[in-house]
Amino acid sequence: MLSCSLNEDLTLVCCLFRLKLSSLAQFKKLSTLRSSAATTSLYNNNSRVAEQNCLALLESCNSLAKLTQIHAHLLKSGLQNNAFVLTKFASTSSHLNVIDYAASIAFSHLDSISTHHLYDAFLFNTVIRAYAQTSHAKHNAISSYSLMLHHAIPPNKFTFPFLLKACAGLLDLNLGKQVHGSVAKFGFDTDLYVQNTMVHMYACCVGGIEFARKVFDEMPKTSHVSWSAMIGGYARLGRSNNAIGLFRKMQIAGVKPDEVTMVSVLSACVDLGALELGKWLEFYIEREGVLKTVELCNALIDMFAKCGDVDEAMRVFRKMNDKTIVSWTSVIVGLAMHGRGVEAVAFFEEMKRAGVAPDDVAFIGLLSACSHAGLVEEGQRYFSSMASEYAIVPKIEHYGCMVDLLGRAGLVKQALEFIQEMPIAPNPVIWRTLIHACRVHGELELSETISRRLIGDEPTHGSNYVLLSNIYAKMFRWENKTKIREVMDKRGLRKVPGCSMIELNSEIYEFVAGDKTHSQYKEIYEMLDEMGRMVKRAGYIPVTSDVLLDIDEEDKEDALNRHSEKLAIAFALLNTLPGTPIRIVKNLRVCGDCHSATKFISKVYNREIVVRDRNRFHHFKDGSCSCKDFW
DNA sequence: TTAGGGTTAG
Repeated sequence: MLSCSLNEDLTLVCCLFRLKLSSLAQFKKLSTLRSSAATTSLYNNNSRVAEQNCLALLESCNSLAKLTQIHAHLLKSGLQNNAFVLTKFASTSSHLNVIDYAASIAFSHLDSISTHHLYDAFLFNTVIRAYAQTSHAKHNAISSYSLMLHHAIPPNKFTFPFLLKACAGLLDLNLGKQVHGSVAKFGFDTDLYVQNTMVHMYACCVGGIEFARKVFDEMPKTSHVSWSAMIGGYARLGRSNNAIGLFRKMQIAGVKPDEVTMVSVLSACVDLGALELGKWLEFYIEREGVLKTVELCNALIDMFAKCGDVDEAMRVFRKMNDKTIVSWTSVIVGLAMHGRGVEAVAFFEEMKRAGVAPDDVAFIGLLSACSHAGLVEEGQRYFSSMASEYAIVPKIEHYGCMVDLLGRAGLVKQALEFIQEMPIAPNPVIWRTLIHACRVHGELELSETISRRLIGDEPTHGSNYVLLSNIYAKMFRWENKTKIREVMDKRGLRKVPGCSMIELNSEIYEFVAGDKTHSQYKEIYEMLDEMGRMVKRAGYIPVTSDVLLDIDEEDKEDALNRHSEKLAIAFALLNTLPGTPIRIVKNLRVCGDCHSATKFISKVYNREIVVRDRNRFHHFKDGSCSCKDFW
């Protein structure tokens, strides 16, 4: 009954809470007293009430103007040195100017008194916490800590979790080590909360993961939070096998994960594209009764969509009671990745009908859906609706989607004009998007020009050289291609090796091109030969222009035949029952030849083959692909 | 007053 939708003065609402008044009539009677005059008189007559009121007012403070007003009340009622009020003052808002103002007021009393108050550490903790939670002023948390030490105020065990959180956000390993030293100096390095935050801090800092692991391994006692922090650290770094491995160890150690742990584990699972593991994780969540928060359900949606089963993602979504924009967006992005653009658009419309306003991320999903499905006009209409209907200023990512949308549809010139007219400077991603469109649609001259410029802009970016080298291969300009290779060697740049992963009986197998490390490699290569014969008989012609090396046609075919994706398929055909779908996860984009060969394999061997490449999914079935050869 | 987590173009 005290919901703020009544639009009453929050001071009174807080008073009501304190007086435990429950009748609406009484509330209404009290609310008539609402006026600044009444509040002021309260301050003047009773300092205790004034303190309570001040605290209540601060509770709802969200602007500098309001804070200044409260400050006036504070001075009027002689509360400028009240520790409770000052502390509250310092933690009123997430707005930086308010925190700065509050901190300056809070700290100003330190100079005016000779002895420290019991709550001074409390006060600093609050300021440190407020800064640690900001997005751009985390370093102020560190300065406040220095100030604290400068005033000879000893930190307490609550100080460090806040401080370490700020370090985690600053990603600075050296700073983290310094704070670690300080933690030890004050003897709080044995506190579980502090240790957990320490693990998190190191795991967030650049190059700090091994330090995190050291702290974690040396902890005499851990909680599920310690494990979560460590697993989350691995997951964020893409060290997914470490994350999953540690999760298994956690179970062996008998520590029960909670919903936060499971979100990190699911994100590692997404990275591996391990659908079977993901399904088991959902089963585990149900079996162990892990609280299915909105965040956890969102992670499940994301997992199913990115591990290749967007229908399962939809099932999780439909069962959710409370959905957020993230839930909707995860489904939209998922549908887009699977080339189900029309459904993604319909889903976006359903979201709007449900009264959920799209945000910038939802638009990225929607526009990429339009792009992957070739819905040019719809995409253009939605793009202009961003500003006109939703007052969302398009970001570089949205422009990127539009370049892709036009480029994929073959409107390369329009895409170029679009880039030239963009109100923000194009980034290398935009140019690479255009180059890809040029390659697909045979605009080789243009792609060469842009590609050369890109190398000038980003000389240390290996993929730019590979791009140009591929363009020269398509143009049959072998000399230029060789030169590019030489430049790469000279500059010590390397092509990222293609890698394909496949999950089989709870194991994940990785293949790189020409891989002979697998124990079954002889059978795999025999299978490859057989596959080659079968698909050729069905009409497959190798796409040798995708081969980077300047070698004769027969060798080129051989090189193509050893691509990681084909090795993984051969391995799957050998080790799974006929008719079982094959799921492969690649680190790069599918090459033209593998794409063509996989279509034939799906038909010849009567297998559904689902390939997740760097950007999207390809569902191969009966000799065709869900991307309609448009990727 | 203290710790760990979710959607983002190519």
